Amino acid sequence: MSKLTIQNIADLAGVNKATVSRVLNGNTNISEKTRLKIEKIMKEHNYVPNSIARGLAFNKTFTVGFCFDYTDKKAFANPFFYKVLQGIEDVIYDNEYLFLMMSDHDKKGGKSTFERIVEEHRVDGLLLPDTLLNQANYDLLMKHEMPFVIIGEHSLRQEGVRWVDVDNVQAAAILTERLIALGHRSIVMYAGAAEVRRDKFIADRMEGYKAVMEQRGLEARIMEQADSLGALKAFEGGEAGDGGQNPEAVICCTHELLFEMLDWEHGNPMLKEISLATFDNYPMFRHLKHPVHYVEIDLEMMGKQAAGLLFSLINKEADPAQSIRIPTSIVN
Amino acid sequence: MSKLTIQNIADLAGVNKATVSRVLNGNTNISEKTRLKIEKIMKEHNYVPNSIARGLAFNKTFTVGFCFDYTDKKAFANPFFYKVLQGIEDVIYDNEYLFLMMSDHDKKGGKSTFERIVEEHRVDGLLLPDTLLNQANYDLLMKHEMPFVIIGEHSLRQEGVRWVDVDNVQAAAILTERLIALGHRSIVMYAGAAEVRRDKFIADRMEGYKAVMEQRGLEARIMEQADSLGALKAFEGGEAGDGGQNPEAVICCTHELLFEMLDWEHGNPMLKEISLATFDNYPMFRHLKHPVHYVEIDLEMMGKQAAGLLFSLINKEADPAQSIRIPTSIVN
DNA sequence: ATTAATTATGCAACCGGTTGCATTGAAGGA
DNA sequence: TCCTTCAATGCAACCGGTTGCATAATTAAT
Repeated sequence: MSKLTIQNIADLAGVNKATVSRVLNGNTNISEKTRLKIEKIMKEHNYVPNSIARGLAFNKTFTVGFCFDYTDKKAFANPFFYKVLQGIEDVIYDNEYLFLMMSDHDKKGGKSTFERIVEEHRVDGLLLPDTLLNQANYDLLMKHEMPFVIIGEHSLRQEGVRWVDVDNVQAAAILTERLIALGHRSIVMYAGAAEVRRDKFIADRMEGYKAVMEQRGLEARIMEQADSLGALKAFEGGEAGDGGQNPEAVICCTHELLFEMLDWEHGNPMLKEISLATFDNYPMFRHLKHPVHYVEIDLEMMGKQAAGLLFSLINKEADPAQSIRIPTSIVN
Repeated sequence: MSKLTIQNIADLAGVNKATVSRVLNGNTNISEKTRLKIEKIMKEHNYVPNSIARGLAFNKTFTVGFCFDYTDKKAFANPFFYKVLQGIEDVIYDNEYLFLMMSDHDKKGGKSTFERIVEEHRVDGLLLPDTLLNQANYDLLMKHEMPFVIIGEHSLRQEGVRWVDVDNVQAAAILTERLIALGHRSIVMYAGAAEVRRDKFIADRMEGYKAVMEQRGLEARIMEQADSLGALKAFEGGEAGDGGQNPEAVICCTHELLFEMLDWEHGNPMLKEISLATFDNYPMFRHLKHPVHYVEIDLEMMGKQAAGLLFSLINKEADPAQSIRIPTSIVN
């Protein structure tokens, strides 16, 4: 009973299945009478065309994918990430597409999920975090002419690489301005270990911070110790601040670094005198022992923009946007 | 170049495409020689069969879906939820399936996402939160013979309804035992507003709490005010505790309720003397102004069990498990 | 060496839609 | 009235696979 095909409908209406197909796709060369009859029958029998067959004929899947690193701490392990997904999902729904989500399990013997998705043409377009776009994946995407948009700025400036990201330079600048407005002059940035600082978004935050400090005639100081424990130790000794003094404020580049600070605070009550600031907005910040300043990053907007850009690529719109930068605003 | 079909491979190997298909599907009736030749050619040309065409022929999608309420605070808005998804994803990957995720946008004019997924047969099986299984959706699933598993215990005890959930009775019991072991005797449960308390998991937590209290000869007291503000007010006045006294510990049924408590704390420093406990483990708990006791809920396991159960339904295994309850353990 | 049994492969239909082209039928023009 | 034009519909091929059945090729048995 649930296996109604287009042929069944055609038989019931006494027409050829091609005619039914034309009704389904809004073809205009159909007489009013026939169309109404077919529509009535379809409705009566609650007919829904098989999406697989449709996909085969159209050579499309009407599905957009999101593939992320299985181990990517920035994606799912990030408690804010669902907001990006919400934004993506909204746009996908408006376009009457579906959302296929997967993590890129590495190939144990076979193909990786990423390879399978692209090679099997399981989606019409792909969203992926910057961490996932290496040269091999890029080549695969291009070979299969698969439209894609990167979530997070990518340093690979090759043809066809489009990304959507927060304006981290601006965010850091806003945050620094805010701390200055609060009367602070000795402001330090805690950027984490060396390998972390190679990330583009960290570099951008450092840049934004430095620019404002310089412009205001203040000394920019970035904690550059090899590992974070070392950083905290130096901080404890006063080396990170002005002339051996503790700084008045510390900007933590990630919430993990902020938590390190807070952990460390347990044994160093004097830290309570220092203003802390960071770039994410946990709803729980206001319950922290230590008040935190932060900028609001509109992740939902980021998802929306990324999905919107992807659709303009899928639909081969005349003039698709290039990469997009989302502005931020101060909240607290 | 990237549009290699089975026919191309057959031509290159000088065989019929049926033979290639048999090699693809591991059919044994193929001579060693022919198989090796075809496999070599497939590898050389990096041929990957079109999954859509395959799906049409098999009448399968090799995809499992997860559909959740768009507005469901318990799903995506829940910062723990990604762990469930991780668990699901792992099992799906092991089964060489794909994971289709969507929120159930309500029908504006057309069908809801849920209806589309089921009617178009876009997935071979569906996972969904208990909130999404109303009678209409149940009927639709049964009509289309779509296997499904509910995430979260469902009160609808109809045929074919299987769910996976945490053992909330046990979790509350463990938590209560813990507080008693800490020396507390006056322990109150904060269960939130009436409409919240109608949720099965809240009722279970109340039950587990009551059982232990009774068993230990202690008085179980549940804050039952119509709204949470009222509850806090009464609490403030001492009504919720023993004989007008403040309780020694409060078990908050959700993290939202815990946050309400913490918010309220600002104006009521005496709350600091009271132990707080709840059922979720934010990694950030340890940074809270107020220490919190909690049980560890293995959400990843929950996702794994749910997906595993779904696959045994999809594969029509002889004796699929009924609903599954995941045990919990105390952490702090 | 001949026939029977078995294995390997080809043929063609099928999954459920879409679409270019041919055909029918009705309306318009001379 | 006959011919042209165009809208409405049918026919059949196609999308890229799978599979039952028939046939060819090989092996085993007599």
